[in-house]
Amino acid sequence: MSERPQSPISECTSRPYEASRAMYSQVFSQECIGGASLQFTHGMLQDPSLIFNKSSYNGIAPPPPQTFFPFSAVGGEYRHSELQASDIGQSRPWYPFAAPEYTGQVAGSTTAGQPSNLSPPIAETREQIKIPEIKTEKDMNEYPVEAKLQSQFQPPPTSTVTHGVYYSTPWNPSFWPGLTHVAAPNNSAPAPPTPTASTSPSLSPSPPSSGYPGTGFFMAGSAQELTTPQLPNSNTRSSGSSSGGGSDSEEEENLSTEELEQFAKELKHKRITLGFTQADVGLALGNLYGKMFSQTTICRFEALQLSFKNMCKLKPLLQRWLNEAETSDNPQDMYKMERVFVDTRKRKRRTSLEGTVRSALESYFLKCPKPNTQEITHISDDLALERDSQTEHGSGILPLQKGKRLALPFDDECAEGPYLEQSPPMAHMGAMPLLPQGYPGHTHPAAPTLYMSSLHRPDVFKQALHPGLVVRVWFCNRRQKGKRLALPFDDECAEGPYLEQSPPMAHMGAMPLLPQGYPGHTHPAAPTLYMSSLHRPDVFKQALHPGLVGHLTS
DNA sequence: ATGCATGAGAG
DNA sequence: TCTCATGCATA
Repeated sequence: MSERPQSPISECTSRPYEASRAMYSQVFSQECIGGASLQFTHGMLQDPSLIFNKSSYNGIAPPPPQTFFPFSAVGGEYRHSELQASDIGQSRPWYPFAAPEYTGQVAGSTTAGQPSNLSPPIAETREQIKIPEIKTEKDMNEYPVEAKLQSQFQPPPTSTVTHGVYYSTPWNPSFWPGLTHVAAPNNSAPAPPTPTASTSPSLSPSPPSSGYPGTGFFMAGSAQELTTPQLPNSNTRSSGSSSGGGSDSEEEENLSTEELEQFAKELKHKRITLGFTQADVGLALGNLYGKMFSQTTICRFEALQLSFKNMCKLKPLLQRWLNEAETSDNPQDMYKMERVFVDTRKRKRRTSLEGTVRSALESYFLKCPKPNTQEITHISDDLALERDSQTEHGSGILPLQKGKRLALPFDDECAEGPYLEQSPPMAHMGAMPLLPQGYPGHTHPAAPTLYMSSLHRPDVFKQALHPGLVVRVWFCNRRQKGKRLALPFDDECAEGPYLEQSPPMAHMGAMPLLPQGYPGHTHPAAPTLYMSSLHRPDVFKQALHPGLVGHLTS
């Protein structure tokens, strides 16, 4: 709370670089688009064209630290080190609590019950595996942990739990009959693959056949090692056929955006051809390398929605999986595994923010992408989000309505700020326009409806203790999202046209783009970029439909 | 496919 | 407290 200056606005001002991140990408964000929430009627963002039009607006403020899959080369500082050390293998303890929990999406039916062959080639595992119980979580006030329990789960010692035992028995052969097969990554990336493994013997993601204890599997330390080491050498970049194994670790650094894009397409295409779902792939990685990934991650990888660094990190693993899948006689059987792990940790129920609230948040974001604690509090208060937790009690979903003064979100502090000088914050931001229905005066006409979790839960309490939590998280995610969309492809961006010093939005805080996602060698010293990849058709397309980029067939 | 959330690590 | 990686839950 204290880091930042008290005055929000001023602060924002002072942090111009960050300020504008949002717009660019955000504009495209779903919410905005669909909800028409963002209409810049006046003020800096009024004209959308500005945003989309490169000529008019160059300022997509790039994300400072890490670029999210900037497909282009914006050079920047990329943290290679991290890359290598990436935690691909890094396994984090999931839920500290021992209770086994079923984690949703990933395909995960119980092993036992599921024949390896069950899934038809292209069938979506998720459907198959979906467990009714999981659903419970949604509605209830409390987490039905039990519901999610997996029989297999082995409760680790409490103390140990922390270390991360994710899956109950990932490597248990019994679960995957076919694993043996898997075990030997074979061909393309035969034993050697694990090459690096040498480094991490213990961790090596050896196949289940190896009989790894579930726990061993996730040693954090090991995970790291896994990262690169494990990667088979497949220089797949060769592309088309990813079949080779390549030296990943090193390659990671050298991967070009084109290669990644190509690979992403290839992956998706082949994955589909082979009949695997994204969830299957994620699970398979767990089996093969000890590091499982969710459908979400695989999806984002295919859609190139991860940071460049992250893409590079995952690529080798996926490459290897692809090789395996392709060479396997019955890939489906082999890889269709279920996620058997437990995670008991309780997670706060997802808050559902009403459209108007989102719009308002968006407006705030445009104003100040990085509100300080106070600002967050204000926003939270203004939007009535702070009460999330407070109001709700075991009842489960409880729509909160609060008609609150909208005025002066940051006024106190921001009044003098660049943005808010004369008009109320929201007005300033064009809140009115953003809200189709408009906010009457200072009140929030449409009180945000929140569906929150019950307080009786610990996690909920946390929120109660931190009123601005929802808002803060929203901003964090917003920034992250902004980064993701900001630099889709940037071939051109690197040095060129986009570089500017004072982007139009500067006053709003256009941020210098410091792509960390780009391989340093490529763009060693990346100048500060203010770019908006959006002006490009392709980029735009991606922004709107990230998946399209890699879209092959889907 | 993506919104909201968690948690490690860094500053 | 932020960033970043990641994932649950949901649209």
